[in-house]
Amino acid sequence: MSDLLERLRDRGWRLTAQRRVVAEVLDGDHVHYTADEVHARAADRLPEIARATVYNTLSELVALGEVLEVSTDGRAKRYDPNARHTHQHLVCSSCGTIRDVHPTGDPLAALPEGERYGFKIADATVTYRGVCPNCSGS
Amino acid sequence: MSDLLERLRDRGWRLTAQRRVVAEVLDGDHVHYTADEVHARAADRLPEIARATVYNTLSELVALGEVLEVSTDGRAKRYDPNARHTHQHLVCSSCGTIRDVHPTGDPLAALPEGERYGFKIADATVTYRGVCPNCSGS
DNA sequence: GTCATTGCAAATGCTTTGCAGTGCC
DNA sequence: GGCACTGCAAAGCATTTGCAATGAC
Repeated sequence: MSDLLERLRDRGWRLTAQRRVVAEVLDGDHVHYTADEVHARAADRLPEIARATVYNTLSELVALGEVLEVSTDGRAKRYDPNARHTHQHLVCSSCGTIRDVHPTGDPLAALPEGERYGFKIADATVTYRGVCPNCSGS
Repeated sequence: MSDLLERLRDRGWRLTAQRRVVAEVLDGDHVHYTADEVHARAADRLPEIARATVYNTLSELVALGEVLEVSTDGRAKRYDPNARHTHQHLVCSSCGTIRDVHPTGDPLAALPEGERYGFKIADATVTYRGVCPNCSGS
């Protein structure tokens, strides 16, 4: 069993077929699928899985901190299985694909004290936007 | 007439009452409203304005580069009237409010060549997330 | 007068919810 | 066997679109 499923079971999850499949889809590739893509891939292995179940499961994974929710445009959110290592995102403005990247330095350090307005700042995310080789080639 | 309206007229815009009102709402405060909030504030001055017109006008302003579209969560996009000066955002994870901030340094410089994967990178945005004084106080 | 722009309402895309039934622990 | 979890379908937001009427130029 994968580390992910093991951690989930340790937290008292009922290990149903649909949750296993959703976790496997995310755990497999290190890609950033939309909820719909996760559902499609899950349905390959478990045809009767409901879209709502995928949404529920994804939200739970996010709440547990196992998966990150990424919303780059105003369209569908994408889910990032790589929540355990901090990283940033490079997104294609044409097709929406997301790659993980690792910039140097800590973005939090770049925000002066005088610009924090009393916020309790928890984290900083950096999004690089550009056109991927696939889209710029055509 | 505001600078914004002037620029728009220079670009061949038909200056209708509804466009004027939308531009004024954005130009007035330096807040980041959702489309719906813009509509509500526009309707105060021009009750018959349609939601669709607000959406259309906002999209045009974005296309012209006069206004920035900001999508921090998966919910409604917010519109940033301060497109003319580069800045980053500090968002409250509780209420969604956005403040403009100005970190030091250029985030683009922090991304090593080896991590660009052939993308033609256009820009980088930094989002700081935390809890605002208003929300943490209660 | 022309044609861009508006208003309305219906359609769309993504996500959430209510509820009866199922099956994990 | 209890109750968390699922499936289905319907509801809910945010946004877009089609089309006839309007009004800025």
